Amino acid sequence: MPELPEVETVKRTLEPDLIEQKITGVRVLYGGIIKIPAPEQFAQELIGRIFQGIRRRGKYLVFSLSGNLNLVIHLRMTGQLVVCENTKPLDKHTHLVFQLDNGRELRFTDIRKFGLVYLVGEGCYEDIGGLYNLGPEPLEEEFTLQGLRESLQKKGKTRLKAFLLDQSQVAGIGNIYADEILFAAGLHPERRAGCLQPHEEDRLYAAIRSRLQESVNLRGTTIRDYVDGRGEKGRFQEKLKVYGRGGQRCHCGSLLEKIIVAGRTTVFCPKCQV
DNA sequence: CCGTTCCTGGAT
DNA sequence: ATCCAGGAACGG
Repeated sequence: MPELPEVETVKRTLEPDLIEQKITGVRVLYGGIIKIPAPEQFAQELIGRIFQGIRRRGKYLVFSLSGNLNLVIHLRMTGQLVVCENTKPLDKHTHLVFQLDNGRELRFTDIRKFGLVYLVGEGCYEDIGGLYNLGPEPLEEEFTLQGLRESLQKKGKTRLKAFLLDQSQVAGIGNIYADEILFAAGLHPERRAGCLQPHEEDRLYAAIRSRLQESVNLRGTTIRDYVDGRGEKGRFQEKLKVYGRGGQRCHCGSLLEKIIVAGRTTVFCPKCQV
């Protein structure tokens, strides 16, 4: 599931292959993922535009195109964005193809068709609620310990797991990193956000930054579908301590427990996380 | 605020 | 044959 480290890796791997490239054609094989504008309008708006830059905000990728247009893509669970030669056979679940003038293509592939694609004016994100209401970037300076403390207080009785998954509080954390962060911080996923001791808030802040940064360094986590912009898998899955390990032993010897919190599968160590 | 919905393939 | 995974949008 592409979360911040995976989307960041996709961004970095797409950049050298896309910047300065012109879009010569667009094929819409499944328009259901295009939210803005109407799918028929989508291709026409893009023809002739040049990729000028790629930014990541939370789990969103924002492609700057010539003429003050932004292509915004969210990969959700199984989305992939890969640049390849236009001679390569299409995958069964490829929904969008952006043809480039160098004989290559940017392809959007998504088994579950949950991905979200938008085309909006530069900086005009009001119509993309999830992007417009994003919290601070946890690996940037704007994410401060003081800011996290205030967010935790504001959310009061929300459970820590739900807090970390709330994109309007901290951007980019999904189910994998929420569990790994809480384990690294030694905090039980059902604790209430507003009830942490100051030293526990410190640990949560440090764990958010370190877990996400280490995964970025290892190019993300590949559980099943995730690959970067060149089709390569990540390596952070080898570092997972709790996600997907329910019933197995923690390094402390206790059995990792699997429960549902905020409607999501959650794995934690009852001894290490209190 | 919380539950449901979208969708497919892999696991059971 | 049935169940489950899960981010964000949407409905209640």
